[in-house]
Amino acid sequence: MDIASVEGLDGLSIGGLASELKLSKSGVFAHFGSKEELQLATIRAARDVFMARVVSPARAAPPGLGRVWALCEAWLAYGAEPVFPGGCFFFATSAEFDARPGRVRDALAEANKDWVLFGQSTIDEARHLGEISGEIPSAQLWFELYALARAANTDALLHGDKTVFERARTGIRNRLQAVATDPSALA
Amino acid sequence: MDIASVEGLDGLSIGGLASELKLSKSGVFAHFGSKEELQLATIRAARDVFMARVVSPARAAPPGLGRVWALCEAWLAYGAEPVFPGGCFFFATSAEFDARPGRVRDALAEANKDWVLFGQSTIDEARHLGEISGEIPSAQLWFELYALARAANTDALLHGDKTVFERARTGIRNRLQAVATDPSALA
DNA sequence: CCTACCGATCGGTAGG
DNA sequence: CCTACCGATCGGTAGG
Repeated sequence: MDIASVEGLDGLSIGGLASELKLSKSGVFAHFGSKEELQLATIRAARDVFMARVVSPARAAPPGLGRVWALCEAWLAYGAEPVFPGGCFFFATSAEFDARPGRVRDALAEANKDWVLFGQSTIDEARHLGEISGEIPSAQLWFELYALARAANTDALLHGDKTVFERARTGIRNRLQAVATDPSALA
Repeated sequence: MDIASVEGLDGLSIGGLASELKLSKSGVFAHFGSKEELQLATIRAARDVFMARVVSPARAAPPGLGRVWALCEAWLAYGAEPVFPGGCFFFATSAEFDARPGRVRDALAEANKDWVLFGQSTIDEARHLGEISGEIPSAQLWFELYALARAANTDALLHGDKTVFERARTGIRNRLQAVATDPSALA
């Protein structure tokens, strides 16, 4: 996961992995069966990390606007920490494979879909609890919030400037306050 | 540029390029001198395309909120068309190199910086013309607008769904109307 | 611009 | 899990 976040899932070579693990190349190869299976296994492992670092902390917060906010905060912390040396694993690898059809892209697309649906569901909860007013669709609002978080990830890496995470946080807070029935809840 | 937008600047190989151009590998090599120089030349060429497709059309619009809007529209059209088969050239290659120090990353960071400063300058113009109210810094507002456009680029490619560009357009329009002194100007 | 070549590395296989 | 090997491809060079 660390290698792939920096060098990409194609840059993750079986031989390179073997020498880092002090195993033979064919020994590592036998564990996966093909490079594509290694890539898919890496994606599965990264989903587990993402669940533990981002989704689970947000689920610990009570449903409502606070959980939406907790989810965004957890994502920003995950991007800024950084959990992976190349920033968000899914950002790096999705940009690599988004125009290359195959099982790797399909796995990344499915992971992204699950994430987006979870984000939307936290917004739906907040709406049903009466904490969000206005007619903006949950899909639209989540797209906007997640867009700000992702933008901070690249900008921070490309310019070596972590302050952009604060910029994303500001944008997300402003956006949520604009739709909140009680804006002071996010102050 | 087309190859790099899909396979990345590392996936752009001298031998592959030679066979596509029906030249010898060393013939292509001699034109650039190194793979890194090929990558840098590709970035320079992509900057020219980006200028012609995105920046120049926006400059044709009169300064003010209309130019900010025209710039966002031009970017969305550039991403959706698509000008490159792998979506925005700079999105794909910046995600590839953002965690890999060197001249390639430096060139991409500089291109991004120029782009961000130009975007901010269109917002400054609109503010000085009295078309933007409120105290939001230009850097913050441009970060938010550009974040929405970039998010649409990946989502469209990853899920083969171009409707996300409309989602980005909606988000950008809403954001600009929220700060416009005359919101009807963007209706 | 070319042919011919270099050492290194790639994913993958044979056989144990 | 290993050694030893395969053909293909990589960036780059020698020499013209």
